[in-house]
Amino acid sequence: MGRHSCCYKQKLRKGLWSPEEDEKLLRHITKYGHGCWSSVPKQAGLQRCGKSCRLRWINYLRPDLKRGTFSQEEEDLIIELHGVLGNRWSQIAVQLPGRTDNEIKNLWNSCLKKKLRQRGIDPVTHKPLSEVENGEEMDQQTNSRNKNSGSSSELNLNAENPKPGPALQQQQHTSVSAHGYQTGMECSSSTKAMNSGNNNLIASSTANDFFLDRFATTASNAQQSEFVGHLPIPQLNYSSGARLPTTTSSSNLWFPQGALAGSIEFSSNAICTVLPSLTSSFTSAAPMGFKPSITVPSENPSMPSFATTGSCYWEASAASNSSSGSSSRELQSNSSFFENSGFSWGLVDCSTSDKDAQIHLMESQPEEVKWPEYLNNPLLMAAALQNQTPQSLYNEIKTETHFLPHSSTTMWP
DNA sequence: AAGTAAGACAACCGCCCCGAT
DNA sequence: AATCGGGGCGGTTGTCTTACT
Repeated sequence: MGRHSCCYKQKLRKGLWSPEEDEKLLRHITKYGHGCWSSVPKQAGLQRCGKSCRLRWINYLRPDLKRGTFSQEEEDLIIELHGVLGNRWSQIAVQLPGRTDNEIKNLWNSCLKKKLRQRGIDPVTHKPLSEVENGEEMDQQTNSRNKNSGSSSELNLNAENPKPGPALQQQQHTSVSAHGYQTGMECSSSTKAMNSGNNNLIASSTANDFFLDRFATTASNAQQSEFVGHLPIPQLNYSSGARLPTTTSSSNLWFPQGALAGSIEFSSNAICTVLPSLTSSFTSAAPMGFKPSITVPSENPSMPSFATTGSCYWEASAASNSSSGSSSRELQSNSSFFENSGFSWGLVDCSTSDKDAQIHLMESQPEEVKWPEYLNNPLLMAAALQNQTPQSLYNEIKTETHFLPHSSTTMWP
């Protein structure tokens, strides 16, 4: 319990990461995967604890991260998800491809809470502030009465950290089926991420089910193709200037028929957000489950060039032997992940010796481009990883833009 | 221009869960 | 069954930037 064992080791760096450290970590994981995180810093030549490396990777270095400000749709989605899931940031992040739980959490704490309050909505309960204040007064009166009667030990579900979310609390008392959100794609193969620490969600009619059911229902109302290309979300009364009705009973959430008016367009990886169990495990629990496919077969040249799909593992091609050199190393999308013997993200043998670790250390490169520019520019990043110039990489992408049609069918039944 | 407050973002800490032994 | 280590999560703190006085 408590502090992670690796953190006891002395002389471990703390605080902000330097560009050099970022580069070391990025290069190491790109090339060898992370394996067990505790061994990463040693192998990568970093004076950090494994947890710190993991955090840095997940929150900052992962190639599938979406950078930049949150869109209005994303904010609305976060607000609604928070209403359902409470402070389960990791689960909220699953629904927002490219966003990290930390990012969402920060946004919530620094921005969205305030916005909701300005709109007269209590960010904790998602109820109108007036109602909450009245409720608090009632609670105080009740508590004082309970104190007097000596029965004040009840669990207060409206406490600062609502678990589960208010909507779920509501659900526990009202019939969800009244809204037609019957299950259809519940967490039958629930991921660890879904299950971990959230047994209350899995039991019976879960919050995930509740939320996902809504998506499933709206999706079933829509064309299947529409479902894949768009994530139908209910329109929310959280929109700017809007106020919630006087009660947050779920019947007051406004879902237009078909619920497609507020759909968010996602790129290919949005599928991960729609197919809950299997794919979400790739997006959240296994950050290595993403891979921008740079070089892919030519069956379908019309598909996006930098597709990140939940079904694809990154794999530095086993063919990237010394003869081809690092500059020609291809990053391939390969669905037959376990069948190949080459490097695989996340599956590095923890027993890798220190000698190997020495070998793993990458020779430094002259930095012609500032490191943050790499991080914010996929082309620069990919070029750095391939030891190519951004322009040459861009040309490669342009000319070799393809998509793996079988990858999706392999992983998504 | 300097100081300060607020906001945004990054990272750490402590705890929990789970699988291996 | 008990213990241990690794991974993950949520809360909190620290740091940097920006806006304001």
